[in-house]
Amino acid sequence: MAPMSKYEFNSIEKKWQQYWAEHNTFAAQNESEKPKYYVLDMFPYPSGAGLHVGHPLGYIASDIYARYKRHKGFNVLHPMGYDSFGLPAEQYAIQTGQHPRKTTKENIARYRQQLDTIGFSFDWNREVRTSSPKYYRWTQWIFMQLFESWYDYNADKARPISELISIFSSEGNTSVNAACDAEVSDFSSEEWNGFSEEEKQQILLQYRLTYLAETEVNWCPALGTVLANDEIVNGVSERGGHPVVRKKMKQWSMRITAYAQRLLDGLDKIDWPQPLKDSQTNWIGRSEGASVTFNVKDYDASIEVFTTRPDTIFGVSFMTLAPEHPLVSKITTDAQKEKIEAYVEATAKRSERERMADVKTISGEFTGAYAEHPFTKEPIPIWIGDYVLASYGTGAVMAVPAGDQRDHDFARHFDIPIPDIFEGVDISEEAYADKDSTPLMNSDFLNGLSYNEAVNKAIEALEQQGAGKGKINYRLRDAVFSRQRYWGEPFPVYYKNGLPQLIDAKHLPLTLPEVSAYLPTEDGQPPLGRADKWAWDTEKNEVVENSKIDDEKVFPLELNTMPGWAGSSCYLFRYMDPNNEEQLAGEEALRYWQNVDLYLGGSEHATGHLLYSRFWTKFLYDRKVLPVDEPFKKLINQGMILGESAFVQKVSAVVRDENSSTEPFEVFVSSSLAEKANNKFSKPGVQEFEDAFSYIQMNLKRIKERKNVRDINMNNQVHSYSDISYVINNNELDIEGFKKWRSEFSNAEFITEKDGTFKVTREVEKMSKSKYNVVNPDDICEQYGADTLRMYEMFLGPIEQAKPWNTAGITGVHSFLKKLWKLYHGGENGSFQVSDDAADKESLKTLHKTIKKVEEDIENFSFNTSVSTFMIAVNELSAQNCNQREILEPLAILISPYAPHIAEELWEKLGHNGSISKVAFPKFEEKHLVESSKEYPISFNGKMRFTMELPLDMSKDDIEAAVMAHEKTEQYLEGRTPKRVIVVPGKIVNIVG
RNA sequence: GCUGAAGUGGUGGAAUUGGUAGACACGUUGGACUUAAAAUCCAAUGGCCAGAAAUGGCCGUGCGGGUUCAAGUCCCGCCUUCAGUACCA
Repeated sequence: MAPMSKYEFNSIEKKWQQYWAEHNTFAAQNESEKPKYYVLDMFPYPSGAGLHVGHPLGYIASDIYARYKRHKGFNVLHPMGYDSFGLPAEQYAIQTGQHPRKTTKENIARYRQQLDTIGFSFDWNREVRTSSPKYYRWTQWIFMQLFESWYDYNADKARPISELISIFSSEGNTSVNAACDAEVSDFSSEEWNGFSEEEKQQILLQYRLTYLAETEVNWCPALGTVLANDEIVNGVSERGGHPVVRKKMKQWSMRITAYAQRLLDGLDKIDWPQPLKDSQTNWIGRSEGASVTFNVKDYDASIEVFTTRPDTIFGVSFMTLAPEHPLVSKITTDAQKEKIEAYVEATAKRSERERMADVKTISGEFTGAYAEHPFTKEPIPIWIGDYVLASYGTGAVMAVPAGDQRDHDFARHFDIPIPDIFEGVDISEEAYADKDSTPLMNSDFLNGLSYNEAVNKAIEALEQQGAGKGKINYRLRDAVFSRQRYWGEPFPVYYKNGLPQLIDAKHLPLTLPEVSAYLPTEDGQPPLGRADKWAWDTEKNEVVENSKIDDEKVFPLELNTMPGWAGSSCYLFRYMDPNNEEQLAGEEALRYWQNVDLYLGGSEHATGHLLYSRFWTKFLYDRKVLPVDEPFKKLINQGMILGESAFVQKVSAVVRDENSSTEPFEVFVSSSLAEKANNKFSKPGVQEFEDAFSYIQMNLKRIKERKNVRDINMNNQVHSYSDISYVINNNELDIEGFKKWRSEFSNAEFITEKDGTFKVTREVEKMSKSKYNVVNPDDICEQYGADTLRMYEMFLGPIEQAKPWNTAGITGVHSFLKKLWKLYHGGENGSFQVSDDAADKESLKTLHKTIKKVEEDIENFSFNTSVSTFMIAVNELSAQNCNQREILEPLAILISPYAPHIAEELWEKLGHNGSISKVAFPKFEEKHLVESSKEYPISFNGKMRFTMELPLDMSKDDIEAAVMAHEKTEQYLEGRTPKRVIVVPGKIVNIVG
């Protein structure tokens, strides 16, 4: 019996995955005649749950693009790695006592196996793991570079700290225009040289790009760590949703604010989605205005405010300080002290979240103190109020009730005068905040001026008085860089007399010590405080036991670790030269690969990873480590794939079961009945649930089973494949199955529909283990093959769009691949058969149409439409009985980025050695498309249409003649003379009379 | 509130950027093959109307206007949804 040739995806895929691994097919060369192209995915955090079908979406898209670029003659770098430091492994370690290193390693192994199953063309020789000392050595090294640098605004770049020291010793700091802490005071070179070494270090710390400072940080008590601003969402922690409070702590920070303007400017140079650019722009939050200084009357102090409306300075009728403002306690008069203290205390108690939720209530308190207006010298009452945020600007505002709604509300609430400063505007009810040409009045030298004129003139006058100057303010804050955690990069820092010192770079990496437990210590130290061997011996240059600390040669090491974004900020450069022991990456590799040409990942990193990564890249560019100042040239956000969850509705009131004294008796209602009952809720008497009738949604489980299926096509072989079944069948709950699964509800009552069924409710939400809506790619690969999974994920819709996963449609893509296979297997019993005859015109047309469309689609990242294009092509070629090599060879190449395994197999059967991935992309030839590409916009009445084939090279006159000669023309024109004839590319002719 | 994106059949989504709206796929219906099922193949499938049929007509891309020979696409005004962000002075 002749061997049956069926599309056996499982063995084909295994075979080629093995081939690629053995032959290192996708290894990128650091030296090449070819142009380079760098395609990168955001590397995953290897979680214990493994990959679900949503994760590979972006990887598949980038893999298609990478494979396409290889066909197009590029030397493609397409690496993958793991962002393997982080919270979940640590939480798991706390619960189980297992070392995070172990779980991380296991999770990575599982991820790798899952990734391999899908057939990605990653260059695994270049794998990077952030938790590997070989890698984090360079994270530590970059930290040290930041520590050893300061930001010079005059040169607008980072410079070595040694250059700052020499400036200080020759000129002092008065000529220095640097990014530094606010409270730096002026000193001369003589003073500098007279400072002790310790004093010098203290001062330098205020200039370093990473610095240790006592700052207000976001402390999350539940997680036991501080969080950066981007790790807080709606006042609670992004991870876990725990409350966050403000707390003063000594922490490492990154002076990212020095780069605010350059981070903003750089956005113009990169090809990123507009929403993502917008959120970075908003996050940086540049606003132009002026800083104005108000002297406090009868007290030696001044209040600096930032305002975007210096033009309204004559409308100031009070000032408001944030309750946390340091001056509050100093300037408050004795008479007001009690009230002010009570108010400050009350606001401190409220969490950030409460304050944000409650924006309607106006509250505040008068301090009893007055400031002096810089021009009129009038006294201005100083208030405190929680609508002023300590963390923005200077934590103080000059209140102009006429021009700002919040000031207006505050003034009305506390009966503070509202000076009228806009001509012809009624401000009795609300403030007038428009920046337009409305002339000012009651404003002395600004009278009659419009916004634009007045702003400039006001700033000029303020500068003359020395009471203020034009200023650009940014919302962006310096990023807190310490985390009180175990599973992260240790800082290469030890402390001498409380001052941080770097260990020498040549002794890196400083590896994470072993600890007895992964929790903070009893006295509130981070977990590294539990390490017995965590001190630095400056003579031996190695880590030694804590007991040897003598504060002369042996010093304590930093106990904090770096945050999650440390490792991900520069990993892209490490891929270029991952085994370099001397440098982050060799200069030649950096010069050759430059930066990432295409980056794929989710938009959730907009203000985190993507901003920090740009910051570090710019910094390393300044310090001449990198030849580029942007990490990612083009970025595409892939949308999330959502899962479809099923719910049952449970009545929340627990009714006692009369017959059982222990078990509560629970009632479930089907969704349609629930709706009915819900509608009747207002009327009492809905059966037994009169009060407290509401529902708790419960996610339903999918049960994975293996089924043995007799397959007649496969010679009655018994196949076993995994099948996903549910406690749900077609939206109907299997009540017995459900009771079995959740035994706690075994005696629950189910109120069913009239026909005895129990309908579930459906909802689309994020895939998550706890929601039982996760679809595992392994199952799909086993049942349909990786090529089907790859094509189906692309077919689901545009790459940027969020979309629910629906396994139902997958058969369409799968049967397409079977049809493709058949195209090459038209022989007896489905044996391989292609002919060497010349292809016919129709087939050539189909082929070239497909080449053109697929190439366009890939270039536009519209992968979903090219799957359709392939389907059409294969349908057409089947109908044409096409089996010519001339067609089938290029077709295999075309499809290989999408379905690489089947393409390799066909390529081999076509008699080629070596991987299809090395072959050039087929060239499109227009001559094969018999269609006019010319368009003659003559006219069209919308109804007269007929179709005729027109050769490509026809002249305008010929086309017109042909159209006029067509039998239908006369009929359409009904005796009228045509004004114009339109020939659309294709074959539609429109005529108008 | 502000910023951004988007509204097309029963469903996911196409539409060469102003030129046959609904490609392709799912689903549904009917048919072929089969003892049967699976698999496979074929046909129909936006709505309404006329016709035995081939076919023909009208309506149709969230709503209301406008530009144009021609609008899903461009302009003006609304409505809705999603995403991000928010006492930012």
